[in-house]
Amino acid sequence: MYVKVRNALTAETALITLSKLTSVEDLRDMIKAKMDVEPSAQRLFFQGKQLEDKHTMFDYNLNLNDIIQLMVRQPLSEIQESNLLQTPEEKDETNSPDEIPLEKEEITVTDAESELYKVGDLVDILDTEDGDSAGAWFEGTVARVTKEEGKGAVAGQDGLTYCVGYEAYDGDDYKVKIDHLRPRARKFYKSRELEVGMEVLVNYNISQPDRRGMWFTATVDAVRPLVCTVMAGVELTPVPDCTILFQEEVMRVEKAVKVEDRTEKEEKEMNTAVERKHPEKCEVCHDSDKKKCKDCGCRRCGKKDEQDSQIMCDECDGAYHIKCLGLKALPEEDEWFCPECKNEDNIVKIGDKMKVGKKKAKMPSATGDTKRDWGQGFATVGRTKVCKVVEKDHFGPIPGIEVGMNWLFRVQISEEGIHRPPVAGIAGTAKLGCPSLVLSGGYEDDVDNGEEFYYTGAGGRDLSGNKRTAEQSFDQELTRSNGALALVCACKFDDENGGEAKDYTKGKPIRVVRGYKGAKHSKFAPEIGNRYDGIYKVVKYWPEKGKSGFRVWRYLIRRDDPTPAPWTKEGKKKIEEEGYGEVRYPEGYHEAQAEKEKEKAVKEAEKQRLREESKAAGKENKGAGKENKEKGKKRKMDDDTTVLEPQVKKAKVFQEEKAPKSKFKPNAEILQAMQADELNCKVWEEVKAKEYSTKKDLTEFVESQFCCIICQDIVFQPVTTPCLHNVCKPCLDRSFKAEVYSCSSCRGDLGKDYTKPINTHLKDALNKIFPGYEAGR
DNA sequence: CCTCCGGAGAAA
DNA sequence: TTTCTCCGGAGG
Repeated sequence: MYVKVRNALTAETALITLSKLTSVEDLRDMIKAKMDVEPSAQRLFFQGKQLEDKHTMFDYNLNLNDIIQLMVRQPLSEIQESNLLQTPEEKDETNSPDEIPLEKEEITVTDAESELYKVGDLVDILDTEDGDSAGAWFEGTVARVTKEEGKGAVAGQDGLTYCVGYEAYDGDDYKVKIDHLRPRARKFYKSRELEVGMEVLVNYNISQPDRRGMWFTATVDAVRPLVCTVMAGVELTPVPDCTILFQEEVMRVEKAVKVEDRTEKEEKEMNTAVERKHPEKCEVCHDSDKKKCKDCGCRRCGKKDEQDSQIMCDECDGAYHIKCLGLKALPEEDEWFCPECKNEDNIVKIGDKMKVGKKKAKMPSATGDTKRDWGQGFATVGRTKVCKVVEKDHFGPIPGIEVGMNWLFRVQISEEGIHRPPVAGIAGTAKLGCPSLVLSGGYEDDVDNGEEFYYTGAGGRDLSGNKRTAEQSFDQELTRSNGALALVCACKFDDENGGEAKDYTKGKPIRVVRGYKGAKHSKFAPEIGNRYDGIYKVVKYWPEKGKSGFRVWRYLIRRDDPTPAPWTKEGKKKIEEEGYGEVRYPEGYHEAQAEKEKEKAVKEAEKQRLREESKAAGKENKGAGKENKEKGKKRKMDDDTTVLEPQVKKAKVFQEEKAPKSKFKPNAEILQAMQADELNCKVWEEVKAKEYSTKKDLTEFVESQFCCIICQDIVFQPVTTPCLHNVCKPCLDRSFKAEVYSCSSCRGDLGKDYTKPINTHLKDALNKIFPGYEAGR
């Protein structure tokens, strides 16, 4: 399988092919090779956990397509230079062996005066500690201005040290040099005031750009939408292409004014605090001081008072009042673990997800059998998403899935909810019936005539040895999936003789998928991938001696779908016009293939080099013979690949030919619906102005334009605010419930009594554009 | 050609 | 909860 590693700072990503048994150490080496970051400088995070050596991907539940965040640790020398926020005592605490030996620091501190700042001034302080907030500006207040002399003294260009109360750290004082200080930002720009090239202060989240983050200096590259180059990281590296979510919360960067030059008005302005938003520390209580919260307050009573008598668990960071634990005094041990994290044997070291389930205990990594490996590619990967449009025993078409759509892999069909079993041909049970099936040409008794086909039941095969398929070797039964198919036929269930429907259209609808493997015997199967062909129904079913000589259950299944079939003239025309036909690849597939090709090429080059080396070493006769053999082998391998990957190769040709030709234009109905939504006319104009090659391109763009800022999904029951932003009504309701009466996009006040009218025109338009838009909720 | 197994979901 | 089934997909 492969995972993505993303450098949280530079946004650079690399695909890394590994298995679930790959160790964190090996992963670090791979990252070194791909991204050139020393293993010792790598800090790797996945789902909020730091990946630690001596564990495997399996331990952290890593799966295909998962993204690992990479943070780069600064080399020690650089840290020492830029690490100005730490007090000397703290430095001692964080000492690692190769840091400066503990010399007694002899500093004489005297009060001093600065031209630019005086005690009590509101300032912003640049955080240069390694981490997510590196490069961010935090609010603080100048507490003291000093001159330090002696070993270990901190002094900036002006020779002074500023002790600053740092609001993010409960007002504790930190020593700061003058170039890490700025007068406190106090003005929010109106959006029309923003211009390309301006230096501003923006709220941005480096590792999760779709969420609220810290405040960084940035240069405006584009307005509407606002895109900036954000200066982040310990070295203030410019990070380009940052789309700023909170466009109405852009602040002016203030210049320092000499204390003596300040007017009274200026002085007052400067030192009137303007509040700006930071990420919520607690998603449960939204940082409310009043509410009891067991997530950020005491785990037992939920109160946030008496912080001094709270202790924190060294594993989960949960806080507990000493009295709530029934203790009289602080525990004496250095490490303390709360009752939830502690168990009889040991402490759970990495987090609760590490608790090994019974199933996992049997898995190879847990049993110590490191020879075996699982992730072996797409045959064996799990779903990365589950269809939420319909429930799993839904019968009939799936909203949003059009006849003629085609996916390369079975697992994708499963993800879309069309046909859930990853391998089996028949879905469903003898109790509920069969909602879908796949024609893959895996049974010799199948006959495909397009509009109707003869299908064979499952079973009658010896699958021992963990096989997925085999020769027929005993009689099939009309149970399980075979029963499921019999059940959806509009006739009596008879597991002796079968049955026939008087009117087959009365039977339950079966979604039918044709796979490329069927193309060997059927001209109705697609050349590549797996294509959704619409609704079919069972006409009759009966037992019969199959070609193998064993009894098989056979089914005559006939199409009953108003949409023309993909192989008909009209069907082809529709698919071509609406752009459904292109094969859909799993996310990241092409990148992964390219990676593999690269690796192959590297190996091949290595082989070549070895060959030449051995040649050069002499023994020309033998060498030549060997080479001939190699050549023969290689040719054969080439042949093999064409046999093994015909669908992929053809897919490439298909794409190259079709992609530039076809253009997708929204139909009149959709255009009319867009027109009707006058409130959003600007957005719709933009939608209409763009060019699309397929309908999917259009839907993707529309989705991005009507994304709810709160839930990050396409707006549901959309409300278009007076400030022309779109949010889901349920999301806005929640916001109002939390007594936030402003627009979530621009923070403009909506008023407590805002009625939140649903924009039915927008709803209509989205319904027309996304067939499953409302049905899916 | 061969082997080798994950994963989903139902059945046991 | 565990076991069994199953018209996949890769690597060799």
